[in-house]
Amino acid sequence: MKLDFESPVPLHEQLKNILKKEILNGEYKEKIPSERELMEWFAVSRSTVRQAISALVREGVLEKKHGKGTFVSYRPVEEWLGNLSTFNEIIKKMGMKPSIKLLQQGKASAPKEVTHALGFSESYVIERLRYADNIPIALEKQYYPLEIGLELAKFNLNNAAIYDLLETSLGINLWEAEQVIASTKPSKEEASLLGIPESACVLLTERFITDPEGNPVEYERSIYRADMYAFRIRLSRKRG
Amino acid sequence: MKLDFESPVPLHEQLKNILKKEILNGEYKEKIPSERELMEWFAVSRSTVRQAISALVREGVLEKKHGKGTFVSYRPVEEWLGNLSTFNEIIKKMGMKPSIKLLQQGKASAPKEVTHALGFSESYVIERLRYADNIPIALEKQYYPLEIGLELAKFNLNNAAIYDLLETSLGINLWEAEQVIASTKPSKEEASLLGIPESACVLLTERFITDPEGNPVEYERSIYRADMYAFRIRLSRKRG
DNA sequence: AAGTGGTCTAGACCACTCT
DNA sequence: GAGTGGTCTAGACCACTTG
Repeated sequence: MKLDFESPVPLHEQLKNILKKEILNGEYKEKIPSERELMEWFAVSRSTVRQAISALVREGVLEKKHGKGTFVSYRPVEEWLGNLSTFNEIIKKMGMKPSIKLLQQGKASAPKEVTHALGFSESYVIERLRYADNIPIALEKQYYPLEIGLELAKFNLNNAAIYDLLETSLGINLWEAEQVIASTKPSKEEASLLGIPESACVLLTERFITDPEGNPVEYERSIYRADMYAFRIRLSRKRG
Repeated sequence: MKLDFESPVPLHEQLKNILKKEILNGEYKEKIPSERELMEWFAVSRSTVRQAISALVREGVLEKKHGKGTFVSYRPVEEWLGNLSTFNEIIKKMGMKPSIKLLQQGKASAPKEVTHALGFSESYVIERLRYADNIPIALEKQYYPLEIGLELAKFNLNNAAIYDLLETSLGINLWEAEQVIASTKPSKEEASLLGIPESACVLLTERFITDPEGNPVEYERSIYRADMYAFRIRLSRKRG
């Protein structure tokens, strides 16, 4: 890839896009070339290189380490989901021990709404129960496009962090998600799995995750015991 | 204010802090001096000025307008609360018309938990009911430190955007918030105000907002009809 | 000591906005 | 045309990490 010095697109932006593509293609596994190397290769000044890299750092694609170099960021998803605390964090904050149990996994047809929104009809389902100190708290049901699901199936999902698997083992980059938090009453099965009466309130979440190209990666629908769980969100005016 | 050229703190960071303080003190109401002016005043290069300004743009304090200048950002809070969509947005997205009614306002003692967490015992309460197409959806109860509340009281709160008032009229900068979303059952009063049975589920949110110095600005506790409302959150790996 | 990113300078030209 | 931010260059020195 080369830069087009005649293009109206700024050089730092062209360079940023080239680097991003190369990174997503896995051309750099850990460390990317130094600023001075990139400077020579692309025949631009160091500021231009630094401007491109800074943008990718802000996007969470790269991380800089002073004196060592610039590295592809494999920050676990938990962190960039960021503002919204994860189940494990919340449970630990309450002073309890989180654990997980696989209920079922396999090919299955997804709910109609999902099929439409995601554009895949055949899907792979993983259903897990999450505990805090051995009390069932949440019922997670995750749908994946079949090809992704079959890859996931090669691993032991009983205790695995699926997002880590997706990113590090399958090379799938999670990028954006839209999550809905609502409240409802559980179905009979859900109530019995969670050990609560059917008349109780539960928190319901739905989430779509897409990769950088906008392809669907996951649809999740989960139920949480409302008497023992709440979502925490950190809102900030700060962006950096 | 001057820069300390001997200090180990980078010049761009010193400059950033000086500008931020001046902005929060209201020394610049709209436009800040141009990059070339700042360059002369502080006797630094333009890149250093630009680095300081860029940081403040990322933090949401400043906005640049090509060919015009750099301006203090008065973006409404709705935008930086950002990932979490606001009531009005969600209602409009559903194709309904949001409205609001003031139920009560005045001095009141805040709940014990609040008193402790915020460190103010006397507080000012504002309670409002939010509608979608004239159907009551949410019950908002907001607590302010007394001095802020008495200032707010000078305005007509029946339809006002309180966060706009705080920022533009009272000069209070909202900075960070921690929000909790849970599910519960409504009290008798809450149920009747929302026109739902006591056995129904409602969404409960609690939120603390602080200013840049960490002082408490607001505590809010709200109830939402679960059958007609859900929270939407946009999660993204992108940071810029 | 060599290599990396972090900071900073001085100066140039471009694109946009306003008058 | 004058002023603004946007882009870009070439070169310098510093601070940190590693052999």
